[in-house]
Amino acid sequence: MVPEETAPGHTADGERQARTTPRSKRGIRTRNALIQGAREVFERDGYLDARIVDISKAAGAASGSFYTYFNDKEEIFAALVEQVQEEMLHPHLRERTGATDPRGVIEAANRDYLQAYERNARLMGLFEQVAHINENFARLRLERGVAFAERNAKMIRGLQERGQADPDLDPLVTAHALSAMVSRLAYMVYVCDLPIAFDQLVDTLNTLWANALRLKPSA
Amino acid sequence: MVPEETAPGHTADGERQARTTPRSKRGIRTRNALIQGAREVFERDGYLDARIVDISKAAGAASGSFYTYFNDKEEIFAALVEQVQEEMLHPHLRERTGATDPRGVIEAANRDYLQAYERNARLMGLFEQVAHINENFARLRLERGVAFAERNAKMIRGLQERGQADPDLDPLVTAHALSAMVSRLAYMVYVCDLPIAFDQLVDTLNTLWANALRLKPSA
Amino acid sequence: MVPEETAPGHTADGERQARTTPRSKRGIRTRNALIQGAREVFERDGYLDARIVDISKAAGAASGSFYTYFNDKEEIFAALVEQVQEEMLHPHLRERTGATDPRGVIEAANRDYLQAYERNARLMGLFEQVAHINENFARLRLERGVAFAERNAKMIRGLQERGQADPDLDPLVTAHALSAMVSRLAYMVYVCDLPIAFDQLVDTLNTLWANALRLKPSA
Amino acid sequence: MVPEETAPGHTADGERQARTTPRSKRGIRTRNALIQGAREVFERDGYLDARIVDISKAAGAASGSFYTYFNDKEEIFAALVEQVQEEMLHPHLRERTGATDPRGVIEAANRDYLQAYERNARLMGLFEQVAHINENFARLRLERGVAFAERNAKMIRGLQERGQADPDLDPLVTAHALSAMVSRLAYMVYVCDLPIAFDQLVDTLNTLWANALRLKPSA
DNA sequence: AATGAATGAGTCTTCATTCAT
DNA sequence: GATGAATGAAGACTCATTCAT
Repeated sequence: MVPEETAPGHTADGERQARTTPRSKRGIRTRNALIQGAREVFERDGYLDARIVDISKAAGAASGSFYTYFNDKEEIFAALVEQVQEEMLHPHLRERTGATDPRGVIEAANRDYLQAYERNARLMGLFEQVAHINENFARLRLERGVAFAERNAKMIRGLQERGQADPDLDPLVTAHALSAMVSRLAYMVYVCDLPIAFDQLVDTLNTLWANALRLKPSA
Repeated sequence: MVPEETAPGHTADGERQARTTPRSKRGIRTRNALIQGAREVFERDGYLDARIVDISKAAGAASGSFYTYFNDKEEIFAALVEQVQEEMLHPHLRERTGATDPRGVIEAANRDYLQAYERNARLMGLFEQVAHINENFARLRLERGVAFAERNAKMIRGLQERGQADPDLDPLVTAHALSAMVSRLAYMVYVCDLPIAFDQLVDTLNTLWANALRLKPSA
Repeated sequence: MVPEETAPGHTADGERQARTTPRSKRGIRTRNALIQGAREVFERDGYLDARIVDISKAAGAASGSFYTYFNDKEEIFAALVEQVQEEMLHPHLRERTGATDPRGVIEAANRDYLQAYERNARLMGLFEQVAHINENFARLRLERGVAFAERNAKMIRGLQERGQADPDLDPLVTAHALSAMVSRLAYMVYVCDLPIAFDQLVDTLNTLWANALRLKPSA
Repeated sequence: MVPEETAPGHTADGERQARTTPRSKRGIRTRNALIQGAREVFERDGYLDARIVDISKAAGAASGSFYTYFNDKEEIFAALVEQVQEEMLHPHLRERTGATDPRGVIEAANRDYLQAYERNARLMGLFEQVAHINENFARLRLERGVAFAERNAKMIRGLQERGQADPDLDPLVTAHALSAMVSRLAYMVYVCDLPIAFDQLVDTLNTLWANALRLKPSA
């Protein structure tokens, strides 16, 4: 119901020689420390200005140690993305709202998305930035967006078939459009500091979704 | 009716010593050649990989000549933006569609915007990229987006007052949201090559706008 | 009686092709303007940071015009030195004090020197600086110092022969030493801002000269 | 008893980020090699023409290694100064001459100073040059000169109180003047090659000091 | 003579990556 | 595995000097 066109997360394609996957406890500790360090430095300095030395320093490691686990900045960024992905996926518990009517599901999804976005604003901004800098992450983000939109398109098509949504709309384009609307506004508000209050944001977006699809009012 | 949250274009505040404004014909020619060269190189290599030497070379000038007119990459980029701005503004002819009803105006605006976006896709992608790399251009883009949204918000408020649009919507948030939707989709389609046909794109977006605002059908 | 080991003043030895000596009035005007400009810029920015463009600009001339009259910075500096030399030489009138006894002559000379130094402090500092940067001016300054010391040595020798000065002193070394003392202190006070009042400075230096030579008290 | 207005040596105030202080033996070796290299290159080419690459090369290091320890030429020069300072301070042995009468102390001090100056002539010339090029070192040198003069002024005042020196002299100005005389002459002889023999130089300067202060003859 | 734009050699400086300890 | 020093390729930028107009 909500875009996730932001975060890429698997290692890119034509890797060079893979770096060590740590076997020892110590190795695992160092690798994790590096990823945490990367997160701090990336959030503080942005992707471009993040220097390997700084990441290592933030991790309490020597700059040389970086290369024990990663080939370059891109690779540790991918690892960070992967980690964040897991963090954000585990609490799938959001499904608690037993909402069954479309409107309720959409509203809950939007709310959850915006909350998560606000909580991780710096990180989301970072992902956005990197997608504009690095081909691989751009591609990845697009793929995610497409997968996500296809899921939503299916839902929209279902609503249309049941006469619950405007039949004139192209489901896939609509799915892309509405996702884009939400994610983009989230970006403007939580990354660029466009001053819009949370509730106003959620309410307006919910109404816009409902209107746009011409959803029937909740029972 | 349509977002323009893309192109920044004035020189920032605390600049260093301004470079020469050409006094001779030759100077003007060179400066323009540099801007054209910058455009080529930026579009080809992206902002980050564009080297001053390459821009100069593309302009048929020595690398030192660059500094006769610009202090750095950021500054020539600003000049490029400014130039493009003017180019895109002159054809004010869009006003031709004597459309008077809101629906018609919106549809024309969206179509024009998407056409212009497609025509200048590389440039729009470039502007988008730079806004994610450079603070100044990010700020500028936001300001433009806000100004644009405020104009649209006024229009929406007007419609609401005349009972022609959903009174539950916050006009400003709505304006931001719908603009974001259009511009973001344009980006995905024309910069990221998301495969959506032009007409399908326009039609869907138009319907979404109309639905979202709950516009009364055209007379 | 006083050191002048500061200001060099004729064009250096192995010149390149000599630049035009202006024939037209206009040419003379431009050349002078350039020298004045050089003076301003040199005094403001120091020798090293003085750029040809700035000198030309300060002269109200185009940077290319510089090369009509001078080959480089060194050459215009030499011209400036020459000019200043003339300025400082013309008012030879200082000889007014009909002082005839050695003590009186020395005291007047010291006073005159320090006054002139104070008046032209920036320039003196500049000359000093350049002598440490440019071989030619270093040599020139040394030659001047030697010539000056030789004159003074002759005077000292005269005093010794007449039993009016300590016969144990080597006249030439003494001349150098006492000149160095005065010029160096002038430099420290008027260029480096060592806080010593003029009268105190003159009086002490005069006494030191007199003592050092063991001059007989004035009649 | 003798000026030391030459060598500056501490890092200035608002420095940029300090560079690494070597932790490993190898690091210490490299840093020292760089300082030695700097010394060679500075003495050979002068401060202005010394290029970072040359210094690094002279140290047997890559040009990038320079920046591991120093931010720029000024900073390595400061380090060099500091090092020389220490070298020149250790032989505190000068105190050996059990000279107790003022005349003897002064004579020994002058002799020591001139000897040290001769031994380190190139370096002294270098320091002199840099003080005329770089504000920080100029200031530093002045401060040293003042401190030194104040010590000497105290001595002179003591002599005056005991009736052993001319009471008409201002002690501080006198201290500055006599120091200036010695250091300046040393410069002229050992840096500018003014041909004066060592003994003649020492003897004359000693006599001049004694005369200038009107010291009573040694017992 | 004057103009001011064009040129490009010469340095500085950064930082990803390697490697000896 | 960890360390941190060494490396050097890459690019930015300056400014003296030339030259077409």
